Parts: sequence; structure tokens; C-alpha cells
Amino acid sequence: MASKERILRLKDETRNNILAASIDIVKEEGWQALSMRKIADRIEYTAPIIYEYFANKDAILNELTRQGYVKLSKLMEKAISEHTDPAKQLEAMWLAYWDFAFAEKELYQVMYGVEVNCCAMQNMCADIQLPMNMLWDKIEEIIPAEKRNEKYVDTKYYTFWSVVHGLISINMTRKLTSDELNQQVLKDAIGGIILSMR
Amino acid sequence: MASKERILRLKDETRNNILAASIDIVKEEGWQALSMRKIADRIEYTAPIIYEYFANKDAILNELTRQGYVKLSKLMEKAISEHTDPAKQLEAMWLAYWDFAFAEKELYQVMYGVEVNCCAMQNMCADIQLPMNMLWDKIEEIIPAEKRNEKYVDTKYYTFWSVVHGLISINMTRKLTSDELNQQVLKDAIGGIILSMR
DNA sequence: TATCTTTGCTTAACAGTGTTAGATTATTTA
DNA sequence: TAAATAATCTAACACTGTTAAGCAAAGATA
Repeated sequence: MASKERILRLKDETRNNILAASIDIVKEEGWQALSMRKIADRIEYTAPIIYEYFANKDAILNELTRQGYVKLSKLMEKAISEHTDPAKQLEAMWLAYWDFAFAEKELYQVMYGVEVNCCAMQNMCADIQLPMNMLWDKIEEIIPAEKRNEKYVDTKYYTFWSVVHGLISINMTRKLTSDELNQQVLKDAIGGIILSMR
Repeated sequence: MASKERILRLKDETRNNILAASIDIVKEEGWQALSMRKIADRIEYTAPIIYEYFANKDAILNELTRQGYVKLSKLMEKAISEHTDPAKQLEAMWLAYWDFAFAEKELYQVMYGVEVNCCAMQNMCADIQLPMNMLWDKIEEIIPAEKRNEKYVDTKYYTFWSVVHGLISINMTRKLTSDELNQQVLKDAIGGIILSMR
């Protein structure tokens, strides 16, 4: 009767192998290269048996996403445990979040819907850089002459852009923020950064 | 000889039809539903003729991306023209950016690599909400009792998250920020928000 | 006008995708 | 050993992006 357990253990192993193969493929070739047949190749099975372990491809992504959040939670626990001051703890938690994003880039991508857009970022033409330049120049204009230098403008530019783009993409990928909250965050952040520049 | 021009005009029209059909499909069914054959159906041709106008599917996305940046630039010009104070102008520009993102949601998605992740956001399980809750609770802990209420914590939480996630995804989709700049933005923003809370 | 060439467009195909049904093999049970 | 069950594979379907070959109409040339 112990053989039942052995078999269950083997099944569990295969399930893990599927997940491990998936993340390996993604790390080597990117998300768009992940296919059921490629996963099957790695675990030395044919594609249909994957469906004995996961309902479909999305279910695999879902499980990887879940594991990503678990990993992130653990890193945050660790960050907390390394400090006593709550403010320091919070700072360490966000830095852990940052580090996680790049240490587990592929997981972060699927967790938060970040596409590595082969095409869009190319120096396709001037059009793409125009909005960025308009903002950059306006920021430069506002900064008092004595503080004004390229690095400072860059910092402010990316701070603005990060908070606005971040809030937009959070809104687009989940649907839990209220309009009122969005406006609050937006106005506060923009106003705050403008104040900090003068 | 004027017929040459007429024909060129017709070709240009077809090119525009391809782009218009593409964005229509995306608006109706999302980016993952966009296919060459579907585009061809809409413009009443077969798929291969699209390749007379665009090298491949990516080239269509690229052109839509470009047009997105042109639209965004115009909206920003308008924002500038409606104010005289530079700080007001800058604020209006970011608000124009925000409005554009939701008015032209599909364009924004392809311009900035935002995936509408059918799966990830579901209330799949507690694991997903854990990191968020940890951060939320820590923020609540830091805020002085007299200011502490749910709305305020929410605002600060989303401000933190937006700037960190925004900077991460900007880094992941383009490759132009330096490590030094990232750290500068990150530390400044986190430190700034923490200060603003107390 | 009759032939030749170019253009516009389609059909057919290739290699790949996720997914399912049916057949086949191997293992366990009686 | 025979029957029943489980594990696995083959084959297929309906898609995907993309390319090559072919056809039919239009234009140019003689």
C-alpha cells in the first residue's frame, strides 16, 4: 500500500518538473516561446500528459504566478526581520520588492503583466521620443537655475513617469482602485514632486 | 498619368484600413485576438496582401505604437497651450498622459507593454494578497494615530506601489536608465513618501 | 488588334500553436 | 494467466504567422 504514496510522490514530481521546465524555457527564450510541446520535450513526455496535471496553459502560468507571490512574501518577511524600526522595515520591504523584480524577472513579468516589447522600445523614430522630450524640457524649465543639471532633471523625470505609469498599469492589470483614490494619488504625487523641485 | 496618383491614394487607403481594422479588433477582443486573417477579413482581402503593406505583424504593432506617441504628443501640446505657468503646464501634461492612457487604452498597452493578464489578478488565493497586506499593514503602523484611516493608508500604499512598480516596468521594457539613476529615484521616492506620512 | 508583361490578388502550403479523442501499451488486480 | 485499470502516445482539429506558386485582369508593346 505504500506504493500508492510512491506513485503520488512521482506525480507530484512530474508536476514540479512541468513548472520547472516552464520557467527554464522562459528564462532561456522568453514568455512568447513557451509552448506545451516544448515543456513536454523537457520532461520527456508528450504534450497531452501535461493536461493530467494542469487544466491548460493558463493554469501553469497561474501556478507560477502564485509561487512568485509566495517567494516575494518570504523575501519581505526577511526584510522585516532584519530591522526593528518600522520605517526602516518598510523601506527594506520595498527594496526587497525591487530586488525580487530583477532577480526573478520572468516571475515578475507574469505576476504584474509586464511585456518585454521587442518592438516598441527601438529607436524607431523621433515620434517616440517627442513626448518624453516635451516633459523633460518642461521639468528643466521649472527647476531653479542653481539646482538645474542633467542628472537632477533625469531623476525628477523618472520619478514623475514612474508614479504615473505605475498607477496606470496597476489600474489596467487589476481592477481594484477607485477613481477617487487614483485622483488622490495622482494629484498628491505630481504636486509633491513639483514642490520638491523648487 | 493622374491614375498613378489615384492608385497610390488607394494603396494608402488600404494601408490605413489595415491599421484601422487592427485597432478595431483589439478594442473589441483584445490584443491576443488580433490575427492577420481577422484583419484580412475586415478589409475584405486575404491575409497575404497585408504583407504588401507591412513586413509582418510586428510592423503593424510598431506603426500603431508610433501613431500612439504622435497622438500623445498632440494632447500634451494642447495641455501646454491651456496654461501659462510652467508648473501648471507640467501638471496638465501628466494629466493629459493619464487621460490618454485610458481614452486610448489599447494604444497605451502596446506602447508601454502593459499586458491585461486575464489570469493573474483573479482572487486566486490568499497567497497573492499576502505581500500587499504586509506592506499595507506596515504603512498603517508608521502613520501617526491622528492621521491614520483606511483612505489615507490606501493613498500612501498606492503611491509607494506605483512609483516602485512603474520604475521596474520602465526598466524592463526599455533599457535606458542607469543603475545609479534607478537607485536615486527609488531612495528619493521611498524616503519622500515615508517623510510625508509622519 | 494580338501578344507580352506587369499588377493585384488568391489558393495552397509549411511549420508552429493549444487542446481533445481514440488507440495503444504497461501495470495492477482478481 | 485473464481481466481491468492506469499511463502514455498518436492523430487530429482549428487555429496562428508567413511564404511560394498560380491565376486573372489590366497595361504596355509590337
